[in-house]
Amino acid sequence: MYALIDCNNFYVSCERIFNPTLSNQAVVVLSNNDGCVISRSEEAKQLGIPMGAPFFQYKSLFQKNNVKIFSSNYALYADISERVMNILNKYTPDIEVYSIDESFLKFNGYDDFFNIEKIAHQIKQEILKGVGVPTCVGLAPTKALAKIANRIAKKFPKQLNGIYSIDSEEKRIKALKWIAIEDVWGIGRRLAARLRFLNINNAYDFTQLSDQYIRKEFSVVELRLKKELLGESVLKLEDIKNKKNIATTRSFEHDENDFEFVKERVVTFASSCAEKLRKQNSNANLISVFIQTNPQKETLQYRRNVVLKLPFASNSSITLAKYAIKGLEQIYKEGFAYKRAGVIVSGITDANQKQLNLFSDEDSRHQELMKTIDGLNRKIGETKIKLGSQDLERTWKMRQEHLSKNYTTNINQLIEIDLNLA
DNA sequence: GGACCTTCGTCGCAACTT
DNA sequence: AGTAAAGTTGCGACGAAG
Repeated sequence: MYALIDCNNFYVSCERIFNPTLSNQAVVVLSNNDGCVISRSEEAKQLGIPMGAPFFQYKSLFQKNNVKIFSSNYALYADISERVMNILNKYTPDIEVYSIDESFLKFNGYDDFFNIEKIAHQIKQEILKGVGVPTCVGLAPTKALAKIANRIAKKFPKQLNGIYSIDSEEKRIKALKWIAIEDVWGIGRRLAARLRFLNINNAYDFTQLSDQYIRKEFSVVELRLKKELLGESVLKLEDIKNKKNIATTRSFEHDENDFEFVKERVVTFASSCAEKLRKQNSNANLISVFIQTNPQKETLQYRRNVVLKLPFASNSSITLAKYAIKGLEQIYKEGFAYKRAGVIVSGITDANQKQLNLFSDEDSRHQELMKTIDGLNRKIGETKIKLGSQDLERTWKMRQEHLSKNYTTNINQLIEIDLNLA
């Protein structure tokens, strides 16, 4: 049996931990560059603020309703997430951390929903008391059904106390008929539109389609989904694996038509990818660079990406930066105003089993240098040691007008308690 | 030797997720 | 002035090899 534990509007809940006056208030957290809304408190949802709402379009609504606004503070959220996952780990080793705010747990051997609901309740309590984040739990025989159960738990907090089990045929059918097709895990915008056109409006309708039809008109993914929805578990827990791609991509604060600016960004992105590679002890064999103009604007559009094969597997910031620049030079065109760029590394291999290349290899001093740089940056707590071509003042330039403090990860920003309150 | 078929790896892209 | 970032997977096209 699977449990899906999901933190309620996670980023907002993280902000609320350190600022209790935010409870019962409409709160939103914005994406990088303060671009759009990526987390909303229940009260904010009630105001009709959709997920992904562009900040500038909703600014007046926020003002009118006194919505509390935060720039995203990923260091804080990652730290809180780790604390939540540590608690989950105490309950079972069979756990899949699915995203920053949700995990699948598998309870083997017993299908006693009554007991597992009690455990789920305990987990919820411990996370709420220990970390300060509210969660919801969905219980079901398959992962896809656990997703739906979780959604039901979230939707009816008063009646269900944040826990719902799909533990009988009646409840399974009822749940499938309840959930709209576009809200089913794995059904995105495109598929939903096609299915709606076929008058498939909920998960139950979907399960009435024949296997052959689904396989022919859609794909193996949808066939697997049908089985999951019928209660046959085909999706298993996945282990924590090293990433197969690593990306660092950002929008710029303004449109940019200066090659040197874009180049500096690309070097920084490449160096950040290298850092992530070193963290998981991997090398990359391929590096891809992309640039694009602002697709929201009606100016002349240009977007390109290029993939370069590295002569040897590497995780050196210097090497990756060098090839990133090479790639950028191939695709950069004068006369366009660029809004976004990124570096993605792939073809990832284990750093310990580096293949010797007969013709070219990296300067062996890179390894030591990177180790030193990582060590220093770790000590400082943020990336301060950079390559010569990077902009040292760059951290200033992302728009983050509503940033909260790093309460848990930076010693200088610990929360202060006023002892004179009483 | 050439035509044909199959298999396999790679690449670009689309679609999906949070 | 302004609309996120990061990741996985599947699939079709294509070319090399057998």
